[in-house]
Amino acid sequence: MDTHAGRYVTLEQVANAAEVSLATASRVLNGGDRVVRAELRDRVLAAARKLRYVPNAHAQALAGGATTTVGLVMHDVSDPYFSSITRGAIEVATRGGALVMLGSTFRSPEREIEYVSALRAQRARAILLVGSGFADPEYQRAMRTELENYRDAGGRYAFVSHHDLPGDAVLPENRAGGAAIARALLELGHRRFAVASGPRTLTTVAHRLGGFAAELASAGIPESDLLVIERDFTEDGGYAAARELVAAGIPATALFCVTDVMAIGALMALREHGVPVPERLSLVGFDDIPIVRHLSPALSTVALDLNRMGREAMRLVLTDAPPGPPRRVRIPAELVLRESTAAPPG
Amino acid sequence: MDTHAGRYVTLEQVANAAEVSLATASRVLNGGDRVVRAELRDRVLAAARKLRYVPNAHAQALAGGATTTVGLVMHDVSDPYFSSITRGAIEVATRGGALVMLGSTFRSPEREIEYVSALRAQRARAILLVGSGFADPEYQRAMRTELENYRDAGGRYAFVSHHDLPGDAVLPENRAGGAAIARALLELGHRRFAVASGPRTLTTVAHRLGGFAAELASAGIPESDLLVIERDFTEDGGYAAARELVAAGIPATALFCVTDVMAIGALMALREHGVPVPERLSLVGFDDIPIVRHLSPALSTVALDLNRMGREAMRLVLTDAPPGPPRRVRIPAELVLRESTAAPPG
DNA sequence: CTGTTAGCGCATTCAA
DNA sequence: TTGAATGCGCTAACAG
Repeated sequence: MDTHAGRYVTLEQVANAAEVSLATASRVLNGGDRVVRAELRDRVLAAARKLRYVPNAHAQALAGGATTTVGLVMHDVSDPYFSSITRGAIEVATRGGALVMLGSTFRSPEREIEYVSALRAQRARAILLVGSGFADPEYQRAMRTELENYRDAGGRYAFVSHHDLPGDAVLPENRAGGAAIARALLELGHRRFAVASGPRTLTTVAHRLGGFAAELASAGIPESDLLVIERDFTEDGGYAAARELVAAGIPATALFCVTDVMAIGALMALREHGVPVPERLSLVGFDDIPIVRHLSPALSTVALDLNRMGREAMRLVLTDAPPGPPRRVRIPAELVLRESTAAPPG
Repeated sequence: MDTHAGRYVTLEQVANAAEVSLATASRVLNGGDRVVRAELRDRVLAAARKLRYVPNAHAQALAGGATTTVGLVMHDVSDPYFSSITRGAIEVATRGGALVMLGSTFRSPEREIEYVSALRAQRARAILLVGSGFADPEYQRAMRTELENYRDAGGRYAFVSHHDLPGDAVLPENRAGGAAIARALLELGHRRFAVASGPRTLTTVAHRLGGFAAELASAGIPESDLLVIERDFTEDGGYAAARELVAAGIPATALFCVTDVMAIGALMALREHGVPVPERLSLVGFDDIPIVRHLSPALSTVALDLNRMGREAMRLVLTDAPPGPPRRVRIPAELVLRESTAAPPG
């Protein structure tokens, strides 16, 4: 497939029609505030409009002009967590005159690296890596060199969530959020806990779970007493985890799901098995994606300003980096107690 | 901001390192299955790897090579309706080796046209316009010429949902879906209906509402008896519509919301005002976005295979167009009765 | 203020 | 099979 480039109207054609030089046409059409006499300017503008001229972004990029694309790489656009972040990112990108290229990796490390490479080929002005990275050392190494190359060539990038890689980042307070949940549950009187977890190799999972367990430990409940059920980081994973919990006779009075999406799956399984929430089992999620307030019972969770995360990340990357260590923008995690939590039965 | 192009490794550098000509390096690296002796081929490959060569997509495009970006323009990525479609589209784009550029217009006609123009500047291989167009004649005219220019230059485009513009399209059976809802409600015994509608200038709204009203009419209920409350095409819009319905004393036993997202807002308002669903008022949505089955009461709605819509649209546009009239892919609308509908009170 | 010119990195003729 | 040369459309010196 070709670019069918020849059939587009070129600057040169516009210049000819306006009877000015190529350079002049360039100045008025794509040159920002370059100085051109009003008369010529009008002629060029008229010709461009008449011919429906659209600049060739590739030629502009190649000739050393601006590149206006920024890349966004994430696990799954259709996950509300990511789509909310994406929305924020697009908002500020648009305001900054940038176009967003979106990659959905469906949690494949290879695909993530491929996307970064493709974005590099596009000479994207910046890349946002959204969602936690993978613990796999092979991935770490590959991604690190990919990003180093990109940065060495002048590209800017930032992370949303932890990546164990150097670079600016927007970091939700996962650990504190996990701890806050533990504290709230303890205060309600809970003593036996279960966790529906994603793969612990994901840093996000590790941090949320870590904060939760640490807080319990400091209240005298050892990590060994904690029933951690590890499943996919998805709604189905939450469903499976809850089923397993039920199968085990529900040896807990509270279930912490490391994401709202998992909590939704868990809630479905619990409902199917007739387990009353919160009467028999308190349920807590994490993220506060838009819909969970509409569930019933409305889900208790830890709120993250997802939109803001996207905005901040895009800002980080569209803005000049000050010298010094990588910048980090902390996103506060705020506990929101709704209907799915209560005192333990009995 | 510049492309920092000079700092990228170029094909020429690879060729020099491999001690072959530029042309040969091009052939092995980006030339598909061009014939090159194994020895030279290996030398080039080794040099490229060593130098971490990444082709410059802009240069490739400019030189007449392939353009691998496809554009996706929609109202709002964070709306589950669109993000589900997006996911499907990205899936097949990725399989086809294409990169997706995403534009979120937030329902601004101007922005939609700007995006198409930007995509044209990018020489995007194809453009998908997702979500219904605007009735505004000024917009229609502008978009039509924008698309004509794009197509004349060899670009391909398709619509998801109606646009009143010529071109291939993936069309959900909105009218039939609306009619199916009316039929089901009539069968349950309902006779007094309200609709929470988005702007009727949106063709999607017009069709869903039209199918609904026509079916009622053929059952002897004139359109003038139908209470249509027109608000934003959003959750807030649904909320506002339901509040108004409550303020009016709920002169109906069934409420049809033209989208699930609006139904979610409506449900929230009804809950706040203590209106039992479905006992006092039956509620029906449209789309079957993933979450509505988790609401309580679980929402009755019309299911559309959103993912498939995205996939089909991308396929339409990545595939060679057969001669003849525009292609249309019909997406069946299937009524799903869940808990939010019941016989009218009394 | 305006026009001329030289590349940007690559695919592709055309010769060899 | 390989190499040398041309041009894609545009921007950025540079000269006028």
